[in-house]
Amino acid sequence: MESQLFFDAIADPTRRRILALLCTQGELCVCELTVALEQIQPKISRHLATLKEAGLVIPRRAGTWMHYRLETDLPEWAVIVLKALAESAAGECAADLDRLECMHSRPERCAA
Amino acid sequence: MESQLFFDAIADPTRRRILALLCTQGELCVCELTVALEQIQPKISRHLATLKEAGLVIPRRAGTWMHYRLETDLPEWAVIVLKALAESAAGECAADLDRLECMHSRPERCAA
DNA sequence: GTAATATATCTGGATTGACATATATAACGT
DNA sequence: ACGTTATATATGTCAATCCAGATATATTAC
Repeated sequence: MESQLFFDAIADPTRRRILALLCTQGELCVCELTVALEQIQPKISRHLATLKEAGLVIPRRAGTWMHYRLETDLPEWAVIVLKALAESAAGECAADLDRLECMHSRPERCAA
Repeated sequence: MESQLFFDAIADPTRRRILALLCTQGELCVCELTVALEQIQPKISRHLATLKEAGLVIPRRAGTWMHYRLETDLPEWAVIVLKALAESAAGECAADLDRLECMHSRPERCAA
């Protein structure tokens, strides 16, 4: 866990919104995140790649869909920061959560 | 407290080293930080200005010297992140602390 | 072939570091 | 008191670099 990669990763607001959603929702696919954040798919995808390289999210392929969830094997300080981050973003991300929950035809989330 | 300013501020490694030192040392002047981090004075001064604009440090003039200390009136999540940050940087900042403690003719730290 | 996702490339803006310079305070001599 | 000098700090500028966003294109699975 390179702490520089970690802090670079959380410096971007889009990535913080993604992390905050993953903190509460457990696992989400790219198309869900594009709806929740109202951002175009390549943008979401590239930020997810950044988060993956930083070791903050784990991808899981399920057919056509790529699901991402938080990495759980993190240093304690990183877990603390992620929790605090999600808390700090709670207000701003309420709308993201709304859009996610209103989304139609969300992919099945069959556990791996 | 703009959370974006906060996360931008802690994205830079030099600023994290400054914050980590301030967390444990309480209050330091610019010249002490230049010795501890082995960085030229304008660089330190600029990063301190960034931290001040982000609301993370408080300046105090004492004669010729400018002392900086952590802002204490911060949202709870920010305090948590700063503590975790200092912990994550403890290893990398050990040398900084050594240089600080070996520094000769450090300015008096008479409380305001 | 089609849908979902990833990546490549380009561009503009922001950030950094280095250097030079400006400002503020203190100490000293006259 | 005034000017000079030294020390500490701040800031302006410039070049180089990095990063985000957008569009287009490639890959993967069905």
